[in-house]
Amino acid sequence: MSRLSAEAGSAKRRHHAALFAALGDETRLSLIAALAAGEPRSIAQLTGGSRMTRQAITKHLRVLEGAGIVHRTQAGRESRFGFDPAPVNELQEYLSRVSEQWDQVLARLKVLVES
Amino acid sequence: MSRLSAEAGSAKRRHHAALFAALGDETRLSLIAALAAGEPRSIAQLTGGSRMTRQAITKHLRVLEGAGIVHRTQAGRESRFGFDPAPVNELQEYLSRVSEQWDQVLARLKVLVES
DNA sequence: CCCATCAGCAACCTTTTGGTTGCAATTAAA
DNA sequence: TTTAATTGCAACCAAAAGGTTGCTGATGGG
Repeated sequence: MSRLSAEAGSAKRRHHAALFAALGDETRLSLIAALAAGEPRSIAQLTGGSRMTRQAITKHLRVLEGAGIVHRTQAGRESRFGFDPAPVNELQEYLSRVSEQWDQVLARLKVLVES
Repeated sequence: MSRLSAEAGSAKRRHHAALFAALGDETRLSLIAALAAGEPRSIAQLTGGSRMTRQAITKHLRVLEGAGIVHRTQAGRESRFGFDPAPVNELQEYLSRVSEQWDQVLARLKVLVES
């Protein structure tokens, strides 16, 4: 592999790691669940029903926004957050590639054992 | 939803968050890539080719082991780590459920617009 | 037996993360 | 025009994460 494509691979891995990290928090997963289940919601709405502060929720939303999992739209005095499925699909494909890679390893192993 | 199943849902979400967090590191993703591509490897082998210390790699491997993504087997003086696909598949299913949920939202939205 | 290799443990350090409180600004509503 | 609601920003804090160094203990090969 050339140096350039190695670096590209590294950048992609860094990107995926960042996306996974964004999903690596219980509160953020619940926010995603709330937003993926319907229309955009304001920060106040998303804070309701949580024991956490509005600012804590805001920070989590910013993390999700930074990962591209969520986008904000200003509506008057409130900012509404909506779900964005692209990164989730990307990670899903990534995980399925890892699984496939592993399946191939098992298949090769099986051939070796049978021969 | 009953209190019990709500707690079960929360426990599941905590579990998924922990799994995602385990994947939320570039070094660990590269370790996974290495282990999912072949047979179990020792810590020394996995450290080779990295700029990091053996102990750093060891810590990462422990995190992956704690998440069940990797298992260790002692072989003489060296401990070998092997890939375990179950958690990866679990996360893949989780992400696909989120996607499906979103698709249904879009479908409902489409019906509303067309009517 | 002696030595090199592989690894575990503990202490320590720095940066990041998750969360809070307090205050100011803007917008909507009465 | 007051007043209440929604948010942003900054400072601050404790805990966790990522990494290093130093030392010790096994284990395998010559």
